[in-house]
Amino acid sequence: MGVGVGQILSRIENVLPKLTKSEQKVARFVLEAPDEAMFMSVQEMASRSLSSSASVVRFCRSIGLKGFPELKVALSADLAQGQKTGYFDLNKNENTTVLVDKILSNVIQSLKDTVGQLDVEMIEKVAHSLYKAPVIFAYGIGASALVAEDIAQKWLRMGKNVYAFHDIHVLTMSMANAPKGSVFIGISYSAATKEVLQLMKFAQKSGLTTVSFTGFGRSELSDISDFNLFTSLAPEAKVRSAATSSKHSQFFVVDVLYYAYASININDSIDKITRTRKATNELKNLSET
Amino acid sequence: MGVGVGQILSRIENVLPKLTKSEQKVARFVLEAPDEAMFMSVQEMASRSLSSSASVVRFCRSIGLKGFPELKVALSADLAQGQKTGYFDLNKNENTTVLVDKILSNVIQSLKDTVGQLDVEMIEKVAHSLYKAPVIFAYGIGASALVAEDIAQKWLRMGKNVYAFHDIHVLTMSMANAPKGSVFIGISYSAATKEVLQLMKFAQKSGLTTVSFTGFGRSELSDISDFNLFTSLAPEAKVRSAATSSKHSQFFVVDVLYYAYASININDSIDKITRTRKATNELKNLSET
DNA sequence: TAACTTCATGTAATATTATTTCAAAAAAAT
DNA sequence: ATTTTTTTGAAATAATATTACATGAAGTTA
Repeated sequence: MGVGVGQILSRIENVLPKLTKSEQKVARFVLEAPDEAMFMSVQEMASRSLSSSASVVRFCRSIGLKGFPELKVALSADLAQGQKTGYFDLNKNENTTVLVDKILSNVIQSLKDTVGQLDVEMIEKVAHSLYKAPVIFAYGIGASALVAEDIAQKWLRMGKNVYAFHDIHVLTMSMANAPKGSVFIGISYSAATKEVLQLMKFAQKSGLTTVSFTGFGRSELSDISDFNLFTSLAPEAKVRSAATSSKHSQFFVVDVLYYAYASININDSIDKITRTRKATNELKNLSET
Repeated sequence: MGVGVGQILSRIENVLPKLTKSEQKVARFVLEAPDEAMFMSVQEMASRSLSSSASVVRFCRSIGLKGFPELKVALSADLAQGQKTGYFDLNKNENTTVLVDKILSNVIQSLKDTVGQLDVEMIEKVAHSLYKAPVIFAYGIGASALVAEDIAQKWLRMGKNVYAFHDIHVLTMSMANAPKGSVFIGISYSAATKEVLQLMKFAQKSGLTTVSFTGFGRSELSDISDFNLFTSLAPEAKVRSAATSSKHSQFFVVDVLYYAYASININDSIDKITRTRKATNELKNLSET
């Protein structure tokens, strides 16, 4: 399907600083005249953007597409779609139907924003770290504890050793003895949770690979961790439902990470998941007899 | 607007009877799988539609396009404009960027479907039951346990007595002595989890108000409960990411329920949430000194 | 039904377009 | 200042789209 849900333009904007000089030329041209770009050939775009056809193709790869033709398709979808969702405030005495629409809109916008600035390479790197890790630890407090739990459930299903302890002391003890290559994932939407920061430092000291999972933007937590996963930052001041949308975004990133992980060795993954399912059914049958 | 940004699919339908036999083959193929067609080469489409590459090109001309590449662009625009999202299968060796878009699309579609068949009155009824309940119990297994936890966290924040025990025996004991008007929420996306059904029956027997929270469709669980909350049923067979999308839908319904609940007595709710926040901050400060 | 005409069709040749390779240039690192 | 790495575009190659054309089917006329 390509970039079906649009957002190619915002993705280009996001990766722009990471591109090479001549790729940036192409990027700027596309951002300026996507409607023209849509119908151009590689060579045409190369000359219009004062670069080369090779750079145009490289640009397409850099923004995560398979090739040039996909760029046209993606642009077309993006332009046709326009922007429809946005953040809405929830008012007093709201009609429930309106409420539902607003919450939906907020969640979708938050997800789209998260996708817009998702660092695909980072996802892949983290997925590989997890793949090699003998043990995985995930920790978060409050709503982030649910995310940690979700991580645990998902990777257990894949046959991994994952722990989402709530008890800091138990977690500390486990990490102190974790084998090399083990990973600690510290989850805090605000990036300001003291406990998570403490544990992150401890994990680092103990030689674990560390992953921070926070709302967008630099923070001490993201600075000191080896890898960073970000979710979009809802305009908190405006929307009281921030906690709600942010949770969806966090779960979404976990979903993505999970599938990225699974596709490292897809057949093995499918095997393991199938075995897990069978086990669940078996348990059911055993209790019935 | 330029070429192709119209309703290319309906144009194809319109001219279909006027096309030659082999052009019709192409047309039917495109109508059936526009999302696939979007990324094909001429030769691929020729073989898939059991025609020839020449016929494919002739077809493009016949529907008023300049050539084959324009068909892709037009289809992309059409699909993006129309049903923006849909359910997509995740394939092996998927490019991560494409993966992200597919997951996003699946989640959004699942949310939209859930909203589509959400019974607003039912939400309000359940919200009122919760409002009057002296104690609330939520129970689910696996991914549904996360939902139960989420419910607990949300209503604790509103000053309610909520329990999301994992231990069936503890839960049973608590419910046996629960005051009148207490509510039990049984969560099972499949509606087939034995434990949830058992507890639902027990809750009923103990005189609690019961709420089932399942995937759409009748089930024993939903039949015996006083109120039913449904989430959309993803086409499981097609999408391996079902568990993923369904979780989002479930959390979404909880969000809606939460805001519906809060708006029953909005000022009181805001007070309580504010107090909860202050408490969290205070704890932080206390540990810093 | 045979002979002719028209139109539809797929194959193969050709033209166009996308992609890769590679050597040179530029930028970083040492 | 020298080496290494990265970036770059020209040119070669691969892939893809388009066209030309021969063949055969369907229709028409005698």
